[in-house]
Amino acid sequence: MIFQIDFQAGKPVYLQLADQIRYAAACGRLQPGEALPALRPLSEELRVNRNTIAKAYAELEAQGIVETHPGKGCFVTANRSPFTEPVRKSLLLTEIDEAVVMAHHLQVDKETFLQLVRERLDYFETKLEAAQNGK
Amino acid sequence: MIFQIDFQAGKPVYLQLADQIRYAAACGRLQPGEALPALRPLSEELRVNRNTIAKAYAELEAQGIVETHPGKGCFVTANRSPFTEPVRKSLLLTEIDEAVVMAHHLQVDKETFLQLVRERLDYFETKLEAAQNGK
Amino acid sequence: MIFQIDFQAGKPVYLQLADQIRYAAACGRLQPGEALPALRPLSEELRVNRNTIAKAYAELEAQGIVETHPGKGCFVTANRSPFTEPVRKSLLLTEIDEAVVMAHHLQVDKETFLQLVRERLDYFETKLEAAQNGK
Amino acid sequence: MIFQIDFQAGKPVYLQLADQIRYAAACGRLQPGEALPALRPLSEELRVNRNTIAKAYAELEAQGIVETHPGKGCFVTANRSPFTEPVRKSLLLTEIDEAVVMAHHLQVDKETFLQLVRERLDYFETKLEAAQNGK
DNA sequence: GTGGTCTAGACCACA
DNA sequence: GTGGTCTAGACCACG
Repeated sequence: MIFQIDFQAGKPVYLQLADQIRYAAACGRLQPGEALPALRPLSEELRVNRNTIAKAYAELEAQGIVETHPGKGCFVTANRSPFTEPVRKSLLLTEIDEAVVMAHHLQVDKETFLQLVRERLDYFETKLEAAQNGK
Repeated sequence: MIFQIDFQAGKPVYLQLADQIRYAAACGRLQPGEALPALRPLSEELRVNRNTIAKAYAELEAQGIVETHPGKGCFVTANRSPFTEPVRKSLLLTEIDEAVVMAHHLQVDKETFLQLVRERLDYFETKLEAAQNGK
Repeated sequence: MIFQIDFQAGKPVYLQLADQIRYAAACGRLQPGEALPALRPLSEELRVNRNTIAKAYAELEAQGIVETHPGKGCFVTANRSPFTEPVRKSLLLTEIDEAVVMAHHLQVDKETFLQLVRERLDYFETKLEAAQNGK
Repeated sequence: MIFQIDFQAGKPVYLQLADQIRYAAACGRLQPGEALPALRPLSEELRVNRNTIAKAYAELEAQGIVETHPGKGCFVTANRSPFTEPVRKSLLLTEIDEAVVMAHHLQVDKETFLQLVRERLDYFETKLEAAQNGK
């Protein structure tokens, strides 16, 4: 899993994290029974207080999306309501549009923008492979 | 102009509003030189404090998207970003990363994602041209 | 009369002006019966809205320090309670101390500071003579 | 530390507080490295909202007089102004002008005024040295 | 009528 | 416990 926290966003960090996990669980990227990252390593990777991670997991547990087994970890429960295809596309389009709008106001042209997008796709791909090899 | 505020979203109201105005300016629905709604009437329409609207406008002014003239109002500027090259790139990367991470969580593959991005770029370009011709 | 408005001070402009006139009247710098500057020229000199000057004069009239005779002007009334010597000194020391404290934090040394003070004293003296010759 | 707020003064509370802290730092009553009172206790003592105290501290931080460390507190810095030469001169001139204008309104002549300024400079210098020796 | 500022209360991240 | 942020209400300057 890759997470991306925006400390300037105004949105509480614990909600940003919970949202990202919820999306991943809703579309099958996180399978039922799969373990979430442990508190300590994740808090170090994201440079966030452990309490904040715990708060995100607690939020998800309250919503029935994960179950915490003290001493073992936090696991995804059976997936009750996966996002439908149109919902997923709409979520993604919202994010893409925000980037495109920002590019317009920053006067970044189409080709430069597409090149930046490719770079970031490659960057996250590399990061993900490294994480999997390190397992 | 009509704006839509979601008070349950967790996202600050002033950012929701700023995003929508940025969006409208990027697709030509708000033309350069055009006046934004005055603080008081808009605050009544959206059932939000006047200062919250003012904060959204201030955010847009800091980004060079609008100019405010005390006693007169707040106007869309001709499009010129006040930021230096590295700052602009960093702002844009933040937006791109959010979209890329969302694609990852929704299990949208690289090529599909790039295709969506191209579609949205074209969509905005078309709307902008149409709005400018309709002037 | 010389007035000095600080637009950054947070203190309302009309109160800054009223205070300065009150101090001048309280210590005899403005004599009973003497006329205050007319609204229009003063508003131009201070780069302030005429309404703001009028509000300062109204404030002083409400306190019985001046009397307004419509069509003629605004005149200092009999001076009921001039500041005593210790009060005047204390008012002045407060202002001096604020300048000295600022000099310390800006790391401006004693001699440079004294030189600046002399320059400003000369500057205002010149300005005052010019105003009197222009009468 | 004890501070004295005048709610009738017209001067914003946060500026009154900032001025008093600046004064205390300039005369050595607050030493570099020393902690300012925490927001909550001070806001209760002064019967003022916590944000008002925070705004005073933010003002002092912008002037390089204190540093705030989230979660820990707000500390007096070693004295080093963050402003460029012209900005510092302009800030200082504003303060000097206020004192000079007050002297004029109170009919204090040039030489008396300069003598008062010298006295206050010496007074602060003495207090500061005494405080540093008492460390 | 316009926008700007000061003060306040509630909630969040963090040591 | 610490400081930071978002939202709100009241008052000010001004076209």
